[in-house]
Amino acid sequence: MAAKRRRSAQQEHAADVATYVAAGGEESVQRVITAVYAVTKKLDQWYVRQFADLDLTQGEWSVLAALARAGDTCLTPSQLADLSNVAPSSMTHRLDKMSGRGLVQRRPDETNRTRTLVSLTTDGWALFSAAVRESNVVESDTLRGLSTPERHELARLLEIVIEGLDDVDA
Amino acid sequence: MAAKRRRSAQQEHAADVATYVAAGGEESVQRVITAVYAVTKKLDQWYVRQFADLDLTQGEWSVLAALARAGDTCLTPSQLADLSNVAPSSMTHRLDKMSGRGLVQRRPDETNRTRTLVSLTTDGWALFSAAVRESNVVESDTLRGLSTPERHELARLLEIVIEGLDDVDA
DNA sequence: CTCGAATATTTCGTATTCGAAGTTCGATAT
DNA sequence: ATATCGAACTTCGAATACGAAATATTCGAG
Repeated sequence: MAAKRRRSAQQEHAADVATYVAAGGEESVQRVITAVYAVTKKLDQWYVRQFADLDLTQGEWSVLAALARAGDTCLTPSQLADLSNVAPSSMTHRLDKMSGRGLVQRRPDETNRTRTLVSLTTDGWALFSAAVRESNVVESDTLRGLSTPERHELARLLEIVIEGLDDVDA
Repeated sequence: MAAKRRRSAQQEHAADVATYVAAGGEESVQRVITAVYAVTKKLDQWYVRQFADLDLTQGEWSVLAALARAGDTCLTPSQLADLSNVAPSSMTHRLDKMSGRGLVQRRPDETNRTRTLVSLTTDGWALFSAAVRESNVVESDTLRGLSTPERHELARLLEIVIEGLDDVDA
């Protein structure tokens, strides 16, 4: 690490891209994908530390965020598993813990009794809100090198990518 | 899911951002960060499926990629743990498996016998190369909505973010 | 109406991960 | 020289995750 500390993050990134290109990747693709992963990797590290203050793991956060984004709509354990990228069986235990802590509540779906509906409690909403405000600090710091127009341009380009995301596996 | 299928990924994304903003996040920040995570989440799903063909987990891939990016330089288990965002103790077992499979090799550092030096074998390099070429397919598909100039612009903006990444925790 | 297939969740055994303690080696101060 | 502190890796027990089988309910075909 100390040896690499002399090189700027830019140079490091450029060298990484070169490695992928040498292995058979396309330059214009690898430049973007490698950069995206460099950002999320750093963000993930910060989230772990930030959320530790709130006694929240990344897995629990993903459940909290999914339910918050769903708004009033309740979600099933299966949907939460999909949204969190984990196996359904893993979600069972995660929800056990979180409901035991009073963050979420489970209730049977009256119209289909094989289903269980999960929703945030008041405490769950409060924790979500606290987590958003905490993480916004590091996220904002992450983007401090970009002007407001640049942020909008970056968001615009990423949103184009998102738009085509669901069509790829088809 | 079926209910949400009518809404475009754009609208879905905009609603998610609105949720974070309502909880106390800044709009220009949340638009970018949420989009970045939407992209990596989808990519992660594809990686799992693609790498299954090569009998490779994401954890093993992160080791392979870290060693490949290091080039000729050997890395220690601690460095690999840092680069892979896992605990050192987890890396021990992971390297056991991978060296048993002939992908990496461990050898003692002559200058400091507390250290172990890890490097890719020929098979490890071959698997890395195969994985890059496989993943380049979906990565390329992911960016197909962007023109070449747009990809460069996206890369440029992300690289500005990367440049400031290491200064944040200070 | 009933049987069989499909869906949703949970249970269970195995594998992976983490954090803490243990072990070995290197560096520094006395 | 040696004693102590720190660094690097591993081992161990607990927690978490996964996949397959088990359970319960719904839906459709005959």
